[in-house]
Amino acid sequence: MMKTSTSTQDYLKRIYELTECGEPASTNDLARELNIKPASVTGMIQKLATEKPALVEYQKHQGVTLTTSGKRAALEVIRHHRLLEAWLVQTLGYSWDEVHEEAERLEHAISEDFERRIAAALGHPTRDPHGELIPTEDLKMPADDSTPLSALRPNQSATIQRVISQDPDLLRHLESLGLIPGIQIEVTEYSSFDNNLTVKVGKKQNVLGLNITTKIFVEIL
Amino acid sequence: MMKTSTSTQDYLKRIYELTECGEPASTNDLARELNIKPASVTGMIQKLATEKPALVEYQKHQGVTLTTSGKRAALEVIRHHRLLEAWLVQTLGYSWDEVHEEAERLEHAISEDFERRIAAALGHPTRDPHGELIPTEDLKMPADDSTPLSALRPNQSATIQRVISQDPDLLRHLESLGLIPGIQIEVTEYSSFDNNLTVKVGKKQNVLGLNITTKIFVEIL
DNA sequence: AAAATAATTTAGGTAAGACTAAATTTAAAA
DNA sequence: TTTTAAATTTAGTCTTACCTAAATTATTTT
Repeated sequence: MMKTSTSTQDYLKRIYELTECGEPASTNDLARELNIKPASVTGMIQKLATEKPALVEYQKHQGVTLTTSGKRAALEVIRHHRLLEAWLVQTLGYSWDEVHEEAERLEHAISEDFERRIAAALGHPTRDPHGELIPTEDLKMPADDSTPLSALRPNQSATIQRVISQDPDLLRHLESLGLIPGIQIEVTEYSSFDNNLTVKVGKKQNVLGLNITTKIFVEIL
Repeated sequence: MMKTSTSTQDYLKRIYELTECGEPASTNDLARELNIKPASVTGMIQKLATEKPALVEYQKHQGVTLTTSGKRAALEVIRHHRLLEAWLVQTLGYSWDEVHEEAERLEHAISEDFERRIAAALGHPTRDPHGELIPTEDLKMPADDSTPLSALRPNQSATIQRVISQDPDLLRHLESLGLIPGIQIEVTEYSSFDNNLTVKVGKKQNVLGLNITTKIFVEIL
């Protein structure tokens, strides 16, 4: 174990997210996610790669991946973040479009004791308000078997599991359409030209573009 | 208004506490409170004194005091700290000897929105778990009319209002003696040799030294 | 009042972590 | 395959906030 700075934690978290697809994270992508210049990212990942227990694996021009230590540290931060989001929503009445920013700062400030207390107070939840899986106390990320809504076709029904967006405007929009985790939907139409899907939520039908359907993950029924 | 760094906030908070007695805060005292070398403190207060709106008033070798802006920033941090302590105790079951450390980190990370939410959730409390007054939302410190227990003499009764200590060991000790805010006590004996006071709490009598009696503030009945 | 001691400040240095500009490497297009 | 464009890295700065050692100013003792 080692003490990681706020910056380091942010880097590790973003690298985790960017490498979830299996590919190493590129300097540019990381820079964009962190709102930092690419040159600064290069410097930082070089440093992270040479820490006592290396936190990342890095080869020039080949992108960066997490080591076992790095992944553990990333999952710790992600667990903090998602537990905090759940806690803010449940105990302070935050809405799902408001929590991200607050959790983003608090995740670096809370103790392990605090983490345990809110986890217990919430009954050890497995998902945050967006439906994202919360890493377990021993820092394993539970398996996820969800499918992007964009992969569904007419006559398929599904339950919304998670929405991967931190954009408050999009989240409010989705909420206004009833597209929130736990809700059951049915795809009624598909357009191969623009990849729009028509989705029935309750009694209403909504036509959703790829920009939305790739961000909603569902469990097919 | 201006954005203050975590360090700046810590300096302002300590300066506030050290100048409550009316005297400017000395470099050395500040260094001790902040666990920082005196030379570093000199540098930092020089910087705080030359910020766009100056946060402190400073004359070489004369100690430092807060400006109006500095005091406002300090009260903001203190309000965060004390609200957080109350929040942690009331909603997460922290004990009064555990909250300080956690609040010390969180106070720099929470938003004004978070502050308002916990204040509302707690019913706008006026004191933290140690009985310390919480600055109001418009950043005024309420007047305090309490007296140090050390000033009482036999046959005086009083109600404990606040305990000024963050030392977990002392706090646990006081709690074990029943010496917590709200409790009524009576002084039964006084020794002019060592300034010990014998204090009746419930049915038990305890002999308390100056080290303790100067840290407990009471309202005389 | 001089000498000793304590407090404070100056000067110079370090580590994090960000930035710009310029150089280089890789990938894409002609 | 050469050229162009995009991504990445290097080199050199900057800021914040800390440190040590040395110099200075205050305070206390004698």
